[in-house]
Amino acid sequence: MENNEEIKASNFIKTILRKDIEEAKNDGRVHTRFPPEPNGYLHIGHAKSICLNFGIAEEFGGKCNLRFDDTNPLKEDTEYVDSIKEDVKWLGFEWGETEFYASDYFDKFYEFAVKLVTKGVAYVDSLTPEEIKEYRGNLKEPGKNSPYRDRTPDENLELLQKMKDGQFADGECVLRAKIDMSSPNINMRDPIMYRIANTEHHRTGDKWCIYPMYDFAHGLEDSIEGVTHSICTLEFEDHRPLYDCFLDQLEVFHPQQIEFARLNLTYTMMSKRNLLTLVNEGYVSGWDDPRMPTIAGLRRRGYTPASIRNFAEMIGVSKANSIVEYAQLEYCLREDLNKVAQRVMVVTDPLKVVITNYPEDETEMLTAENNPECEADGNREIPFCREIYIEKDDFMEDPPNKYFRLSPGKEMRLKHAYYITCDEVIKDDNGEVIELRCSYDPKSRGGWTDDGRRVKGTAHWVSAKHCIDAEIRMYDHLFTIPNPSRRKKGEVFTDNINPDSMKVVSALAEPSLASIEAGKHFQFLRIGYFTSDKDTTDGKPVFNKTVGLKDTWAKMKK
RNA sequence: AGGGGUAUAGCCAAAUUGGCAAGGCAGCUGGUUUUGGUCCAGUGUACUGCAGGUUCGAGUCCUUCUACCCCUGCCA
Repeated sequence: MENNEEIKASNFIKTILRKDIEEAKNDGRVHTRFPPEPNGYLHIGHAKSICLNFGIAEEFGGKCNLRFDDTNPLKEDTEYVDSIKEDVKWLGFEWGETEFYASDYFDKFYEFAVKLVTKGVAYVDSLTPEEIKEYRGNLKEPGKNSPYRDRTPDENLELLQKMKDGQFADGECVLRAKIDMSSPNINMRDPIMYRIANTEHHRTGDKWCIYPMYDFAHGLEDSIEGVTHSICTLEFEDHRPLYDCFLDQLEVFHPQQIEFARLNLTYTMMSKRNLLTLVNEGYVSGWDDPRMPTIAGLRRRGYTPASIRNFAEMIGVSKANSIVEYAQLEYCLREDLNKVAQRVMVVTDPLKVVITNYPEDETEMLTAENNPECEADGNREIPFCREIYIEKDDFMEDPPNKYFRLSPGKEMRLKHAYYITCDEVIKDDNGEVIELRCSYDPKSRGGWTDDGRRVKGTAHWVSAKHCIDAEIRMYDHLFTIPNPSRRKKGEVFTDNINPDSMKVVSALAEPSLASIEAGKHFQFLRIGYFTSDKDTTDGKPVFNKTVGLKDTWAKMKK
């Protein structure tokens, strides 16, 4: 609901924005962009950036461009641009009719490069990659000038043309900005603007064999699009002088780069490289494995766009490195799912209960509300009969204090059905409880009596005669330690992978779940939120455990 | 003396020009409840990284120090 004004948290970026608007900088325009490189799948960290950039545009009446920063054909692919578009759309953001591509500006970039060469502030360097590295110096020592640094503009122009024309092999030469080889900021030591890559680009084909580097291209992309505030992550702080430098020298519209801290989450890993390893080495089933922090993974797991957007709003934006507790994400998820998920009954670890005083062949239909949080969702009918299953956990032969489920001689409510009392416990040869004999109170139909009886415990159940099989995939964190990127010496990140991050359980579900489509959210009463997986077939639903319900009883037991 | 950043409760994070240190998550207590869910109410000694200084008054200004993060791709 957009009409009840949400109170949005303040952050340092909005403070800058408000000031800029007040001072009528850029005529008071606010224009941001989300600039993913199409070389991998988006994850929740990107979601933070998406929400930030699109959110700002929305809040300040501006625009946000979706721009693919596709300047490196070696790593990029259309597969990724498709998935990125899908994910942004799914999160609920719209970028208008135009999607932007850095590759659309390749001609302009080249013109700008020619201009800088003509000005004498860029040159073609013929050092080998190894030599360039050597000449760059290091953190302690300044670099030294390339012997090719003083080539004349005419000479450079000619060489640049040849680079463009494909007269050089990969790595034979590069175009560099002539800045300062002794700068304490290594990015300023004559950064490379263009490199040669005789590779097809997924959008420009074989038109180009030279491709611009991030530092040269990015500010220009922003400038060309009229972006006012170019929001990126902290590691680009050192690049800002360069960002400014190119724009100043070219005398073009000058957006402002602002850096914020990327998102880290406990028990997860965010680096694209490591995520790729998880996929390639089979630790997970793919980019959309429900345990992955990718948008695709979260979606399949059952996360909702609203939950992720709300999370992004809730955690705020700052420049301090931080690790957000996973519980905060889960809170947002439960908050949303509680409002929308239909309640159903599913037994994951069945214990048979025979209701001895219930007629042998009778089946009756009982009314169950679909969602107590939303009356409009209505009711459904569920079958009840003499034999049912309840959760093993809901019975204890020798219960501790404050256990108010079923135990010998005690009464418990079956949700939406009847009160039952446990009369007899049947065990197998190993002494394990395999069946309960109970009696029900016909007066308690619907799960209530008006005689003032206090029946505290309520359990979910399914009818033995009518229930269906369901596969449930129970998930846990992918890593066993809160900060898997900060591990002990000598360990690789895969050493901390949780071997029990997925357990497949076959469960018994109420018959209404017999034919459902994928991607539906449910609350399995008293267990948690579950979402039907794409592996679901007619008659055999497959569910992903999205997140458990808060369980204060489990906490008490500890 | 490389450079660039950041330090506010277990976690995240606000704080107009210096003016009693928000809020959320987690935790804990109660209440409501046909989900031990939801909901409601309550709940914190934060020496604002340390040490000094300026000031009637400092998280905000000044100085010293410490810890952590980022930078030596023809990646972004």
